Amino acid sequence: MKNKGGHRAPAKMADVATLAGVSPSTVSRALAGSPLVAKKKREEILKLAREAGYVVNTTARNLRLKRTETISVVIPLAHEASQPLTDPFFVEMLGYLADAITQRGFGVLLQKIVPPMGDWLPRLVASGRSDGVIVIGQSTEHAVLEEVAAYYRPLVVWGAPTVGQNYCTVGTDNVGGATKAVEHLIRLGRKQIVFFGDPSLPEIGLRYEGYLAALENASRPLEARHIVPAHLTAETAFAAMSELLRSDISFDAVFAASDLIAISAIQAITAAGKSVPHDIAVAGFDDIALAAHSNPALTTVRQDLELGARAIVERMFQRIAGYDAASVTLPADLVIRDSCGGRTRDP
Amino acid sequence: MKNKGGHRAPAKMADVATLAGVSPSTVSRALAGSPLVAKKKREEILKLAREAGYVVNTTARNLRLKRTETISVVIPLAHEASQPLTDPFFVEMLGYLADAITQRGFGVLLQKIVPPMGDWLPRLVASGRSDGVIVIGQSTEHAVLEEVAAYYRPLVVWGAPTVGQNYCTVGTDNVGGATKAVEHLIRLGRKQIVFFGDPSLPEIGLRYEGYLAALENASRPLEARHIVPAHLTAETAFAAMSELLRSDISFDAVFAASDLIAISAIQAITAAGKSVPHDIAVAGFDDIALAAHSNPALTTVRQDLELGARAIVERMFQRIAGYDAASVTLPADLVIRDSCGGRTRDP
DNA sequence: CGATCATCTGCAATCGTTTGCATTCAGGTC
DNA sequence: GACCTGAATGCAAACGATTGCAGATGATCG
Repeated sequence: MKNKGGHRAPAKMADVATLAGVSPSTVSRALAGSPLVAKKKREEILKLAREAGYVVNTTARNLRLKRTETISVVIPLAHEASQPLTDPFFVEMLGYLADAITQRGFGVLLQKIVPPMGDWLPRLVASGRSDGVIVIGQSTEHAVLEEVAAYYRPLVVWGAPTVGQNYCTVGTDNVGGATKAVEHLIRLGRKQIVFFGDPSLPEIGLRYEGYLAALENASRPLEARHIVPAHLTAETAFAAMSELLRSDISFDAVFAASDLIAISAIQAITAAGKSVPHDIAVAGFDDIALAAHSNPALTTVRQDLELGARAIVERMFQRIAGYDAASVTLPADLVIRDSCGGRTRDP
Repeated sequence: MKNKGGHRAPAKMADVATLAGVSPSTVSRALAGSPLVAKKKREEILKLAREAGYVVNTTARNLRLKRTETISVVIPLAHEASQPLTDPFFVEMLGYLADAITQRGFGVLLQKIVPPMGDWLPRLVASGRSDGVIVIGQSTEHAVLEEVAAYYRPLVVWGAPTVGQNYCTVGTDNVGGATKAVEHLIRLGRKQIVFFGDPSLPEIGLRYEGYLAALENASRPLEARHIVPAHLTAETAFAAMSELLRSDISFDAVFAASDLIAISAIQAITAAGKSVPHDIAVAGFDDIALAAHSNPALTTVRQDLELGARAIVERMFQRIAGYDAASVTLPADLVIRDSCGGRTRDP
């Protein structure tokens, strides 16, 4: 049943102008609070506009002003194309970003993409839909980011700084955080610690570095070993860990590159009839909301996403204003819960 | 350090036109794939445009076409103004919505607001920033929604249908779901079941109805009782449950109006030295991701958010196309885990 | 060869604002 | 009364695309 009626066209500025018996210019100035229009007349116009339910058309205004008061937030989905946006890390980060951005009166335009991006980022930038682009996680797209950053300044990326990189990143101290977690495992007497994650992704690579550093610094250096679940999804992680358990490789601890896969690892270990932390200790990275509620509660490295989001948005607005804003690395703290056993406080 | 340089202005259509030695009209038509421009010329223009990195300016195009290919998703925060967007329910729903919307090539404009909305919704509608508005949860804003829906059709709300309501809602069968959960508790032998939530919110009200119905239908009718945590936040729920435990009211089960407050209730009960489900059984509503991982795992009523999101978006696009789309209520299923004890299958 | 037609192309108006510049008008000064 | 000043207003040109209409071009046919 078609029903085109009932769509009442919103009032435009010219309507208000007619109503007030002035020109659109004057209405525009009155609305903007310009001192050029007499106080009495301004108030009259404002009243009329309010009564008419007039709201300026954002699209027209944006076109004229060449800005949008909108920030794009891009989430590259490392998962399958059809996979919904469920990764708790992204989703928590998104929440904090939305907060910080809307606080400044800007809108948030959500963009989900599945790598390889191809020319997607350049297109987004050129489309003029937003005044700036925030990318959550550099994924495998370092080259594209670098290329676009060369001419487009309002680009801020959550992730790891790499050598000779020119785009602005905000991220956690991945190597320091990982070192803390692995040192914690060593202190608890674990000898065969597996790194669980794909070090070819920039952030994970740094966590792997921290892992190696902790092993080397141990009073008696330990052997390193890592396994690579295909993607950072719960399913692939479960499968990879199950396979590891079936193999003849022996280990008494797992340092997982993210909480999501840490929790999957715990489930796989439990499903295989072993106990966490008694048989195998598991530590994660991120401290997503789930971590505190998993069973056993996950010992993990905390990334302060609220702080991170604020840092990102701060830099974004600096760059929009035309100033430079350098990359920054935020501290990472170990949060000790139950999944590694022996609750001792980390200094 | 100011740094205005480096912002290269994106190519506009006129540039491409000059490059190709034709008029902007022709470029526009070529890009749109109009049969009016000769095939050979079209391909030539497309090639030139690609080389020049040209992307049509969305703002200008939107102004001309009077549409935005963008949907606003509004999240009314019942919480404090400063509270970040953390509620897992919203966030999961948002993910699915973003999926369904981007799949249709539209953008998602995220809007967080804190009630009372005042004229916020009319303003959003009149601002022309989006072609439609999705509101997640009617919160306390029934009147505003009704008013706006009277003249603005592309408005779809996640929530409960109320009598004489004219706006389009998509929601779960709240009363049926609640009945199932409470019947489950009764079947397990619980006698004093507390309803935990604020029935003055439309959706919660229906869950309360379902709760009452189950009590009345019991072979020996049970006494009803509900408590109202100020808001649906984890903190207030924890406080409210702690207070209830300190009071002289005795109870052996809790039916919580959402998983979030159910989990807080469990924590409060555990903190008070009682055991779930042994001393007190707890059932929730929503089946957020956390529910499966809480300790003990939460028995809850599942809302299929993916299905819900798809239903919302479907209706949205129907309404944008000028057709009517009626409200719908989706089925709710009980998911039995550990927080109520006695794992028996629900029919 | 001129008329007719199909096919392609460009002109110019339009979407709803903002703003530089010109204009108007009131009031004051000599 | 002519002149100037300053404040308040309106005109018209942008912003960058789309599209109805008219015009140009070349082919076809009588």
